[in-house]
Amino acid sequence: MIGKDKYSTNLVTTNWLSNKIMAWNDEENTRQMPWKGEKEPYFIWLSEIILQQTRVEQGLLYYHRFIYYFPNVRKLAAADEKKLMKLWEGLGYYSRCRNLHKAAKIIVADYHGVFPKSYENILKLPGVGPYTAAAISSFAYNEPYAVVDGNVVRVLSRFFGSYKSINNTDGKRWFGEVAQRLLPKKKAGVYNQAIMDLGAVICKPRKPQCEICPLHNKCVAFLLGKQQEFPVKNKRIRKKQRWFSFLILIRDGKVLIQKRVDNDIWKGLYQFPVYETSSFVPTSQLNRRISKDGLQIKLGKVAFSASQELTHQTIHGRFYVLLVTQSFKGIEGEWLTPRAAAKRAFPKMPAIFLNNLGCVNGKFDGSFSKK
DNA sequence: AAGACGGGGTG
DNA sequence: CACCCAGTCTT
Repeated sequence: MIGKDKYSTNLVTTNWLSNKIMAWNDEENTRQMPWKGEKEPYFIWLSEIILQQTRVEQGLLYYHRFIYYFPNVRKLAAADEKKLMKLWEGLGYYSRCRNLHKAAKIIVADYHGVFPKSYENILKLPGVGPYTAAAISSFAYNEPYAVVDGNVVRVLSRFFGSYKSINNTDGKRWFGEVAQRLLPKKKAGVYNQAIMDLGAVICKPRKPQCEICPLHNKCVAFLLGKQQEFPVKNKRIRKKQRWFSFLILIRDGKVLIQKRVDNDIWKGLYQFPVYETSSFVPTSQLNRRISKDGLQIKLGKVAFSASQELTHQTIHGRFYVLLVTQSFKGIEGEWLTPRAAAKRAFPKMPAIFLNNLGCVNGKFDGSFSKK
């Protein structure tokens, strides 16, 4: 069976697998989450967006925060974008937050504030892809759409011993079709939840608990002892290295910040004016570039260095602090007091710097000391 | 079809 | 350090 393109996910196997999963769910699945059994599509939607590529434990606090501040879609649509971003700060993948806001406005404008009912319309919302649309449709309305997330492809790839890659078009189509065929149509919501729970609790990426897995009698990977070979994912890309030199400009106790607007990392968040270079260059070289930009400032010592590991890149950061005079101008941005700056959302590294930037009587004084 | 997009946890 | 996480969007 292994290595071939065609698998007999015949009806017998289909019923066997879903029956086993449903029985396990009824008798042994103790996994609890606040949104489990939730029928209100708005809450389901929030939880699903927050949980995209995010561990349940990490998203939990944010979920509670969002339902507290935005108990319904109209509140969310009416939210101030800066406040929204601040609430999302630290969670990553910030396009999720921007799209959440966009979608909320669409629901208010096009659907009178009532969450759309059909899979097709749900799928049209920005930030909602096949997984999220299936999750909302099945959880809220018990519509027969199979969810295919990281848990599901792990369970299925191991069970069928499928070497189909989970990150190319062919593999995605294969897992999608198999998942859909396995779905008990009349119990879509409960089953979808259950197979994901199984993947999260039993069929884990490392150290799967095969001994207590309800599927082990027919699981190809388990029977062959090859659990670690699944799922197959092809070529991960090399990590990019980037070097950012941040300029912390203090004028009359206020710091200059800018919004990141390009289609790049941290879009929508705030930062300090930054020079990106292909490696860390001597301060003198940076000063020449600054001078070429027509700015009347000269950098001194680096106040703070840090790096941050992201999934696809490593950011090396340096922070320079400069006290400038009242007349300083030449860089676009907003001058903010410590209090105002704290209300904006920053990426992790600049946020750490900002949180340790000294201030006296509600004004930045240009000092820095890492607490 | 292939990259880009965050941050945290795990082995 | 590499991989993974209730994926989606852009190029």
